[in-house]
Amino acid sequence: MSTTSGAPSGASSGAQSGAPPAASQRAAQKARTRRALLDAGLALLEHQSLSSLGLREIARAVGVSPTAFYRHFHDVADLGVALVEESLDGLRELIRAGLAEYGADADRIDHAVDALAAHVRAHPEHVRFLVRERHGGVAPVRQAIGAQLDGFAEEVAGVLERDEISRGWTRDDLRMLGETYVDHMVMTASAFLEAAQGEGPDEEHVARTARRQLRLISLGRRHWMSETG
Amino acid sequence: MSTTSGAPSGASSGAQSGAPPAASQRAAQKARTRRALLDAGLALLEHQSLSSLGLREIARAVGVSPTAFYRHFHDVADLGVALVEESLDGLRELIRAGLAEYGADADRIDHAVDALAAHVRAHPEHVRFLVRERHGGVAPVRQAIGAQLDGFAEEVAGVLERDEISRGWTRDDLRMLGETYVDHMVMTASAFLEAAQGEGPDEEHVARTARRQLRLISLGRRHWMSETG
DNA sequence: TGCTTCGGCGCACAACTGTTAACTGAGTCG
DNA sequence: CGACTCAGTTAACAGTTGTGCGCCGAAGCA
Repeated sequence: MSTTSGAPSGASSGAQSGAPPAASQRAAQKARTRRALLDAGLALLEHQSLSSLGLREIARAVGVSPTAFYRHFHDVADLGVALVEESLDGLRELIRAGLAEYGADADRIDHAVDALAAHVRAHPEHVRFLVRERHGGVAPVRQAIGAQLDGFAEEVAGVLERDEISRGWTRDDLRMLGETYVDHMVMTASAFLEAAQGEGPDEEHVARTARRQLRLISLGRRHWMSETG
Repeated sequence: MSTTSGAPSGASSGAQSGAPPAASQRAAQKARTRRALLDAGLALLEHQSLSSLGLREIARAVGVSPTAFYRHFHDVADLGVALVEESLDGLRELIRAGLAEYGADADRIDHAVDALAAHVRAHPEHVRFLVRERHGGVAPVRQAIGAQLDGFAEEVAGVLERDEISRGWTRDDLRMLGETYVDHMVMTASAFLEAAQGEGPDEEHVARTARRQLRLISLGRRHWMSETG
């Protein structure tokens, strides 16, 4: 209901386990085309933004007729929000795995920055899409990304709460700190991306700057109460 | 050469003083049309991004024939970079005026955030344009904004250098701090913008968060050397 | 005065866009 | 097996786009 018109309403075998295991071989083909559309769209978004991406353009890249597009998405914007979920799944995993340690110590900072750099290197198109459309011209996509990043901030705040340093912090202050970290992550991811394609400074410089910025924030975090309480 | 084809090569009266004072009355009309194109373009960019903005669309909004557009700009992208200069002039002024005090003390932080909020309230379209196209699909515009923001960071670093707290700071570290401030300014401006149009939290909440984030950075700044030296 | 400059216009062109409609044929199910 | 579902097709529609060509007429200049 949220993404496509005719969701693959599980008819035959009880498709309950996580990923689509086999499905009806018909739905499998449908899923394949859908994937192709998503991939083609993402690829085409390297040199333009979503609001200029045409329905026919995507269909042509996949090798299907324009009308076939409607079997999967109402809009190009609809395809966009589907890409949001997909693109952020990777980052969410990265946050949950290595960002419980996105806290204070130098080693953890180093590890977090490296993990982010690796992620950007592995999925450049996804990161580019998120950064570009976060403030882009398509409202639904923009709001979807915003909401997800908001969730990230909340999640990070929750993790930070379980830290000894956070003793006495307001829930509100923790939330503020979480937003700071998330914003910094996005900015850094964008910088890594630019580095990867020759624009701006090289990757090592970006990593250096990111590390020092995180150290700066950590320092402020450690001395927060002394001036506020 | 940088922006338009036929620059108004000063023929008649010595038009040397800053702004266009009178010009040849012909060039005046040309300038008026040019302004109209820029304004119309900026207005149209509220609900889309530059890479989807059409040449005819702008001309139609102004009430001019499409071919007239070429007398002023080669491309829509060309108009875009012109908008960059214009949009950033306002911010540059704001930085030089009130951001020499974008430093440490609570009063200065309050003032800086208020000034930024006022600027966003006064020029929403400019801010929206910058935030949206900073990572947008049009390379020349993206790079122009990036370069200008880079200049801002350098400038801020220069101001911070003249601060007593910065005694012993590496030039590199100051640059890092300047980038942090500029990034934060952009993020905050974007948040103010969203607040102004109903998306996201209200303006006062954004201001509160921004102030606390700046205080956090200031704290980290004050204790920087103790862990690094 | 007459000549030149040039911002803006109308027109035409080929290419492209989103969307509708009726149709095909392989996969699915009772 | 026969009925049905439905992902994908072709054809056509009314608009739209960027761009080139030749023209006009007011402003500028000698």
